[in-house]
Amino acid sequence: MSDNHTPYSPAQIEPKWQDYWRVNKTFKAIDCDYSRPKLYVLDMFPYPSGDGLHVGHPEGYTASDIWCRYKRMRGYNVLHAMGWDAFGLPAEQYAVRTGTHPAETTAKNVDTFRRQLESFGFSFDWDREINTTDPKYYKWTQWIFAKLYEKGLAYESKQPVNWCPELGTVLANEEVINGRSEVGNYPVIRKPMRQWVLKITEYAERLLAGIDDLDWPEGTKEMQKNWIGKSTGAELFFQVQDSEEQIKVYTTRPDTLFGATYMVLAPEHPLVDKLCASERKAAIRAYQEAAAAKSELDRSELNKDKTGEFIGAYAINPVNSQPIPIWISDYVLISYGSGAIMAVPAHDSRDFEFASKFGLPIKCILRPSEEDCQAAGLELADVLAGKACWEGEGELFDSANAEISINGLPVPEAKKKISDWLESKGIGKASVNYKLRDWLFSRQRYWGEPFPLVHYEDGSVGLVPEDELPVLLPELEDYKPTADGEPPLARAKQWLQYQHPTTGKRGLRETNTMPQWAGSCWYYLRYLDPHNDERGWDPEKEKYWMPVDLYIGGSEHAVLHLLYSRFWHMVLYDLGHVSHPEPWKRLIHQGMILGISYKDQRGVLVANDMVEHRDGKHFHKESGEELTMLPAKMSKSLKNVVNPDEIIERYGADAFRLYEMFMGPLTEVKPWNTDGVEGVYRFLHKAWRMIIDTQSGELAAEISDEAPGDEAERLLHQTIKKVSEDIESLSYNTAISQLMIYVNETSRSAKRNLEHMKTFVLLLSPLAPHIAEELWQRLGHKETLAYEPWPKYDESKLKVAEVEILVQINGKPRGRIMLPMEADKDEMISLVQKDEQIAKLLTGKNIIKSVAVPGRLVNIVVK
RNA sequence: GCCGGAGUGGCGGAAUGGCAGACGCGCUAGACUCAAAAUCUGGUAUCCGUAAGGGUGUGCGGGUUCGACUCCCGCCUCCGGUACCA
Repeated sequence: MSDNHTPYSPAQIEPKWQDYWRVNKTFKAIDCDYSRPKLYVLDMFPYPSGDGLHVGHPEGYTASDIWCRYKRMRGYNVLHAMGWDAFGLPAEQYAVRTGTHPAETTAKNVDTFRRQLESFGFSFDWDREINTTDPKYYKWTQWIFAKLYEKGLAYESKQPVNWCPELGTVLANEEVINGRSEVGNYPVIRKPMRQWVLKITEYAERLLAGIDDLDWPEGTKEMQKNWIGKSTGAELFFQVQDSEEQIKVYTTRPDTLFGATYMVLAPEHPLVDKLCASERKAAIRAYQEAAAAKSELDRSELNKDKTGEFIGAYAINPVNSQPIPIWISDYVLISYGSGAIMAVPAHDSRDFEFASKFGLPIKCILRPSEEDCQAAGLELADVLAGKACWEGEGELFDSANAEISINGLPVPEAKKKISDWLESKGIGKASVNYKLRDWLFSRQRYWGEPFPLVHYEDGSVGLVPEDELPVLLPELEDYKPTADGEPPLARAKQWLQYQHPTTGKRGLRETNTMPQWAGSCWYYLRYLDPHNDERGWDPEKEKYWMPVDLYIGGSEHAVLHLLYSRFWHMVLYDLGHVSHPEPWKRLIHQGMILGISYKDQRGVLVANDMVEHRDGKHFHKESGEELTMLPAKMSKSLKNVVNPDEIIERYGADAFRLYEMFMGPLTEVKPWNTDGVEGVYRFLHKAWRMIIDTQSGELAAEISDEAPGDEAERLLHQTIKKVSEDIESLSYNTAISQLMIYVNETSRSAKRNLEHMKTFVLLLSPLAPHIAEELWQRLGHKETLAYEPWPKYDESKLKVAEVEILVQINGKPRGRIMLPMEADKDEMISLVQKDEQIAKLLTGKNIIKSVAVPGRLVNIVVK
């Protein structure tokens, strides 16, 4: 037989089974099959970069694949598909440099990714493959945008935005890190530009409330909560002295109102010009201009040293009618709250810093307890004298006027009482604020979804009619922004011109494009019905498959993608297009896979090609200095990137999958070590030899129908139990370890039961599907094992008559004796005390207490 | 600073109140071989001891418990996120 490769040969059997699965559409998900429970397992789809897959991608994909294969054998109708998040900057930058159309680059990269993913044997339903850059896909991205627009959730705004000159585009706040672009690490400046913005803040409360019910990692839920950043407090009004104007402030500490000694407005606050005294105008103008010109980078660098200017006006503190000076400073942000604060330097560290620098009064009105003070390393006297800032709990004092007193109250009660009073006086009320800002949704790029919008000559803006979707990207010669800073689409002179089909109104198309997040916001819905040209997805299919039962992907998307997508989904839910308010029931993050790296004595990382290995030690090739090994993020510069293609070529996909799962718990960070692949590779060889005689290619001579012994039965049923439980809890590392134990034990035995071998192959199959299919076939089956029922274990087969019990005296192990399995606690204790060895150790001692744990141990406490 | 996660042999890790180090890598001794590879068998935390055996040991310091890697309190270190949000 030509394909009867006698030794284990992944290079032969893996392509064979990948072909089989493809040709037979083994993993086709059946829509609306109500005879079986459904299971929707989703992976975060990749951006198909020119570098191809790295070892991090297949980690999550392997984990979800094992889960899918296991669940199919458990009778589930599984939806598992793959696609491409293919709009993005690299293809566009490549286009700017070379003139190659991004679609061309993208298609090439997608082919590489598809080939690589297929080589892992993932059980995707490839008929559902999607691509966000396909007009048939982005037609519906545009459609969803239209729904948001119609619902009043999209608006234009001319605001200072994060402009990155190097990238030629604006970035969302989330894409700017310490004043530099997340992509490429280029400087970012603030520049006023016309933008499209989505009103995600309108959904802040519901997005926050929804988090509690999600089965997500606690840390991720916490991050989303912090990002939304809800705070409760009060807004109140300060009358400006000798003026009609009032200043609205937001505070979470209305209880400290009696300690407010000055006010600060953001430099951009609209009242600054109006209130500014004429002799202060020049200084204020200069400060405003400096603040406006500051890049994000400068602002964050200047964090430590506060700056500001007095505007020459005073406000009246409503509780004590004291005039307090009004300042401006960029430590107050125009975009949060009302852009103005009351400053309580005695009880807010930022205000304290500012007041100390500018010599403003610091008035303590809150007495902490001695203990709290000590715990914080402060002197109570300093706090009371305004020489130290106290932000914690305590008891209010000097906080009363003719109408109200909160003296003697602890902070929570004081907050409540003063808020009620402010409200009754009509000068304030309880209020809620969020850190979450509206979502800057446009980019000045070519390679993104065009907006289905037109700016008409009469100044109005409108959607194009739905039957004109998709609005296709025009062909361009040059992908750079225009000289006057317009996006690349402004170069498409013909495309730009628009005339409305019914009204005949003329206008110009929107030239911004959508950010990369747009396509990934709803891709899980398109998998449900990927070829539907009439609608984005069929409602019955949506009802059948949604919500996603398990979503696996990296924690780097904990806030952005996962929050934006929840927002869209909630809007679609409100509009009746989806049946659940939340898209993903359960979420898991795979841990990052690190590379091996080396550092010198100063801790500087050394690129791997500069390292020489001698006698198990590592030395710098040039300096000869001894280096220490450590795990570090894989990067081109450190030359420690592992290419999965090479691993598969050497060891096969099954070994690769097994190794990544065997490294440790799925969610932990783990260092890659190619030597470790040897171990699982040997295991696969050994499993092969357990079943196949490598001389003849027939089944191993040890295999027969003869009834298995009790030991063999127990081992098999233990293995079924352990592997089932571990796969169920995604603890693949320990499931593999149990399969290794099974093979080690069974290979030693001269008798192997045929049914046992079949069961073993089924247990192995989700983890290492190619070798399992091959062995299954050689064990006499014609069909794939993908839908074979998952093996069941028999509790009675696990029982043993006698079990070794540990005997402890005062908690120290002192002996082991065999006892009947079913002995109860009292029997165990008496049997143990009768044991000769133990009795000897107990002579002359007083037994105070004995503890027995059936099947485990007996502990005797003596004096 | 704040929030989250993690610290166990030479290395990856296992054990979530009951024999710490399963399983794997590496190392090591032996078998097979002319030899090597592959394979198989044994050993491999540490200290004392020839051995039998005993002591110590899960980042550090306390505590709860018959019993703690596991639970509680207080620290330290590393990793990830976030940062003037009033």
